[in-house]
Amino acid sequence: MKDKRDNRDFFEKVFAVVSLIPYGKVTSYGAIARYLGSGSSARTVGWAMNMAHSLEDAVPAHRVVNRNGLLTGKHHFETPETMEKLLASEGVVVVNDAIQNFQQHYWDPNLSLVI
DNA sequence: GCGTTGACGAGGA
DNA sequence: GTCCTCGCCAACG
Repeated sequence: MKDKRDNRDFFEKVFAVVSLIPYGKVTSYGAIARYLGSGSSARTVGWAMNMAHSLEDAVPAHRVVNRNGLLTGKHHFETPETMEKLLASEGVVVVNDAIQNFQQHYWDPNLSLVI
């Protein structure tokens, strides 16, 4: 059913899911990977975000953090404070690069979306 | 074509 | 609870 192009689908899906993250919500790389059916390929999700810089699509990567709620990828933004600033703008409290009440802002595509 | 790296996660000790 | 190891997929040298 699916050809080798399936691999590329993974990338496109990542951007799609990230773009679907509601305002003021965050999710984890693993959650996205799991939603795509890869589960353990969380690293590839991060890699996709890296490629997102090359794309002109507005990918709210600042809403994607690791499972610890740490802004691990903030350094990949224009400035390290961009990510924190954007999250703060959306009502997400970030202290020491860590999201406070992470679970409260956590948004799981598997629970909110339907495949 | 091979080896290493990378914005991660889960499991085992 | 922490620390270490493996897996996963794509890009880069």
